[in-house]
Amino acid sequence: MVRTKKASSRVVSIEDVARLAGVSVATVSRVINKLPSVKDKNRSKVADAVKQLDFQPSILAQRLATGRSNTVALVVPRYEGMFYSFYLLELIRGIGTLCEVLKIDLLLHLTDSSAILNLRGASGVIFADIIGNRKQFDEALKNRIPMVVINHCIEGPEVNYIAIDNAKGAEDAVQYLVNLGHKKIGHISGDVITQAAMQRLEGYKQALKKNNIPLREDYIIKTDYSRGQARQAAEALLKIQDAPTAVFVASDSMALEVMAVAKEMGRNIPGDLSIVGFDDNPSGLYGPVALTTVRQPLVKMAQMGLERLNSLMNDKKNEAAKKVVLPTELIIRESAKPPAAV
Amino acid sequence: MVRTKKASSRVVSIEDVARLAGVSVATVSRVINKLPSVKDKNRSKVADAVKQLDFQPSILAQRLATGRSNTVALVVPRYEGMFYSFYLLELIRGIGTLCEVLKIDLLLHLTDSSAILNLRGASGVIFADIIGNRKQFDEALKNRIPMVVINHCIEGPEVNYIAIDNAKGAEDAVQYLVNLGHKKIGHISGDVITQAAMQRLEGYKQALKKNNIPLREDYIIKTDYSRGQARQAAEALLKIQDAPTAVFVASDSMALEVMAVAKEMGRNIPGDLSIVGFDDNPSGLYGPVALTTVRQPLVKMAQMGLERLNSLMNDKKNEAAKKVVLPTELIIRESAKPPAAV
DNA sequence: CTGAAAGCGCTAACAA
DNA sequence: TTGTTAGCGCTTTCAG
Repeated sequence: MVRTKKASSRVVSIEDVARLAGVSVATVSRVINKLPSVKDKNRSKVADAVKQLDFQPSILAQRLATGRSNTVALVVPRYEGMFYSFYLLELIRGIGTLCEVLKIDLLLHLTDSSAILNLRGASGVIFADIIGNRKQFDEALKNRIPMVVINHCIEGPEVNYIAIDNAKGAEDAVQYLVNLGHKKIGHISGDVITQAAMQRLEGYKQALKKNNIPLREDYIIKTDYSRGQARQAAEALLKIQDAPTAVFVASDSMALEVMAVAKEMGRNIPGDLSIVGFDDNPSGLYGPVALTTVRQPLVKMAQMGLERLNSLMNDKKNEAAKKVVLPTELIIRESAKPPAAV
Repeated sequence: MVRTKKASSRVVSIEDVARLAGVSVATVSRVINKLPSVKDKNRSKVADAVKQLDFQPSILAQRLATGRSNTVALVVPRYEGMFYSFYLLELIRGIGTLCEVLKIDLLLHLTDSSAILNLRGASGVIFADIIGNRKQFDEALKNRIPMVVINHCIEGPEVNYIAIDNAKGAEDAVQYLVNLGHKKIGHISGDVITQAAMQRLEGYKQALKKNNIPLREDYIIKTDYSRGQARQAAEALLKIQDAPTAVFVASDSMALEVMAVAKEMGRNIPGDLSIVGFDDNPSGLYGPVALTTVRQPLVKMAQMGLERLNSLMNDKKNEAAKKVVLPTELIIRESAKPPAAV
């Protein structure tokens, strides 16, 4: 039997509008899609009917009919460090804000590596880093879903990414300390499962090398980006007999913790210990000693990623993949000065 | 003319699977939906075909056909304070994690008040607070979309909410300070456009009243939850001739800033100034003086909200709205002690 | 400029 | 158990 439409509890459909307006559904469709080829007379009849019935087109049906979903999925690896800070929220803020402007639906996936996500609902995917999301990444690649990776450089001719020049940023920071006269420079690194942390570490090493400063393993301490581990790292670093006179810290929130620890241990900032962070987190501004840091354009990166994805989704042109690396900027404030004369 | 299916560039559909497996589409549908009434023989034939073609059902079509979208929208007001902290990330973490478990798609909307969101794509909505989202809220209510509000208590028989007992939490905190012997207790409040901040302020006043401690307006400073304003507030408070010996601060991140300012101004914590925060932000643990604070169950609130919404979406039962207020817990650590003897 | 009708890919009656 | 087929609500030819 024909499935009778239960008149009750049914949402108004395009057909209802057509009937009330006295036109065909095709015309209604044309009006709601703003196609030019509709007589003003009809256009306004439809508009009235729409208003009267408070009609809202079914997004689902539109998507099925057009084959375009206008939805992008933001895939975020769910590892602890992700939640410590600034980074994720900035990303979400950047992408989320732009999505509203572009009328794109934003689907958020916090995945662990094992999750299988059916990406067929989305017309594009943004991977926020791809730690542990390699499988999902390969899947998207295989299915040729438009895709952009953020904050992670990846080989391959088909992969679009927008990343940040962490190595250069780190190198600049350390070079700045060297220029100030420091020779004993430590590094508190982030979680090296992230490429960003790895690259900052490399940048640090690179800068030392260029300046012929020997690398001391005991001057390098790896953390998970948490303030807890930053505290331990700072304590360890400052307890060294021949402690560093400066330290480059992989994130501002950790840098602030280091600053706190140093003060507790009786060190002056920047007199006894110079500190340079990374992020340009506004929190760094408020302390008694404003934090010198490396600004990375997180929101910009996120938004460029989305823009790139959007054009991938809309222009069928099969352009070559774009690989963008954004520059950082050293923000000089108060927490790094020349070392005390020996 | 019949639109011919372009054999090329088409994704495999249920029909392809049916053909290859030698069964009807209905049977394939039954298999992918795990209905019991399929012979093992056929089930495995279908399974093979699915594997061979790498078939993934179109979520869009499923949703259109069933009328269930299995998507919830999380609507977040886009005002600055929202991004300062802990709160939003915890919410997203809670909801996002549970969504993955429940196989629910999470749609994120960062809206400002003017945005019109077409909620017909989602089968349910969670409002994370409703500052400035009143319009969207009314819209959802009118359209009878299953809805839950988080962190904001609202009148009305149809509104489900999960909130936190901010007033009681604040009162407990202040009562604790009173019990320690403090009489001069200040309050640095959050952004009073949020109900939460408002209620904490009320709780503070209530506690003073109960203890017959006169209210001093100059002991109360309102902020936007940012560390910058917390700093100014702390400075102002400590400059008062007859400065408070204790202060209740509306968020931990602000409390940490207050602690820093106090130290800079030569005050001992908790000797000269006792501090109680709000949030139980892990950052509060790491300083030299662990922060006494009020723990609020953010993740739990988020997840209860989603669970409630989920049952609203699935059980057609028209139960009465649930209004839940979760208790807080005072976490006693090191930053509040009896005042120095006068 | 408009309308009829064939899809989009799936689900769920209903009949067999 | 299975297959047939009418929808789900919209878009988009194609013919008029």
